[in-house]
Amino acid sequence: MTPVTAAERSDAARNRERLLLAARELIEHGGAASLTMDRLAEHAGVGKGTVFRRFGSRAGLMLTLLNDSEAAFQARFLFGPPPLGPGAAPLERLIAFGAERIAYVVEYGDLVLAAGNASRGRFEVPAAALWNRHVDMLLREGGIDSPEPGLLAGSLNATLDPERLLHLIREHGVTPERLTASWRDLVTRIVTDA
Amino acid sequence: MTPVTAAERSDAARNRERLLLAARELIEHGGAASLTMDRLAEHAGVGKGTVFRRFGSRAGLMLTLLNDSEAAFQARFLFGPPPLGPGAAPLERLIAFGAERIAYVVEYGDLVLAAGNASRGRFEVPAAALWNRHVDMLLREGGIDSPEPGLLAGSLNATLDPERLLHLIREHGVTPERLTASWRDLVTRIVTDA
DNA sequence: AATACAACCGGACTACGGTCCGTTTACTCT
DNA sequence: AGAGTAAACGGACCGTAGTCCGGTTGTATT
Repeated sequence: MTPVTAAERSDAARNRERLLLAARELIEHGGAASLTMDRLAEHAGVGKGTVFRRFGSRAGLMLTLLNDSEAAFQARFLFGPPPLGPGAAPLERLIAFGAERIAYVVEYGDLVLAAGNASRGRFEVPAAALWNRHVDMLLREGGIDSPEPGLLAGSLNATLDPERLLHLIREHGVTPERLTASWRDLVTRIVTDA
Repeated sequence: MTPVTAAERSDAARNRERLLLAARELIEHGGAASLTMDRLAEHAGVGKGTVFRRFGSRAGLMLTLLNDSEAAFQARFLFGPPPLGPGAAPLERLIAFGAERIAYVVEYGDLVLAAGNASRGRFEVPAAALWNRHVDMLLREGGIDSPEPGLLAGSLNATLDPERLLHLIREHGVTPERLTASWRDLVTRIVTDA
């Protein structure tokens, strides 16, 4: 039976697996920064053109690598147990959301950074739009009286920018705990206002 | 009379002037994106090495180009007339600060963007530290009761990230006025809380 | 004026991300 | 099985930021 969308050719599938495997190996070995597209191609035993056709760009590759954990994160705040998932009060969910994002950034640091350096900005990423809608929804549920909750949600998310968070942690010795506390402080002020 | 710090050699001074002039010309002609270090060197009639010794990096060059307007901005919020400068209520000054930053980003868009892509992040910039201290001070003056006003100030400044603002304006058609209103909304909620 | 030296100069060189296009290969249809 | 075709392949090629080092030049000293 022929699929509606053309099936992936077998050599393409094989090369994709090879590339992902090689990428994880290289990153495990020398960190995300050491992964260059040339090295990846060579290590995977494919041509460079193949790498770019598969992933579009270096950032696209990183995004693919993060896909699983990102999907898991999304599932947790969309469908998971409270306080992150539905069931808890909006403010509680907001606090948990930030705390989880911070933990996520800490865990996948370099990868997230490399994924952020996309050619066309780090705001086009579908995930970013989802986070915005989520925070937006929580704000509305929290009953805030803002002219533009969408923009406010975007501002709050900007606060969690990975590059900024990692900079504070790595260069200024700020602990993730303090960042989480600061996030709690921020969103609490906003939601408990009106 | 010999200066305390070694004086700049005359050829160095002459080349710096040439480079800044050439850079402004190139930008005027084709926008900041069209300014490559090779073209700049050629257009200024100097070697490429000279460009990098002078400015360190492309971002450093952009920073130098922005230096005057940045200094003017700083002077305005440090010493200028209210509501941006001293004399107005902290909340008023905070609102004005964001509004001016947004206007600044709109005016110097491409340049600010290019300056932000510094090798070691866009947070090391001395100006950023100054903005943080300024917002921090205004928050304290506003009498907020936060465990870490410094981190809160950093979060607020993250909200004004040029890349984000320009993305909203250029790709999503958000007007600077709406951004300003959103900033006012945000800081008002934070300051009028406690 | 000659000398010495530190600073500066220039452009060849490297590493990297990304593109292009002629060639090869897996699937499909008869 | 054999032919036809669209897709995938690979690596030469390009533009760019940034580095390096042998040669040059301005400046202070005597």
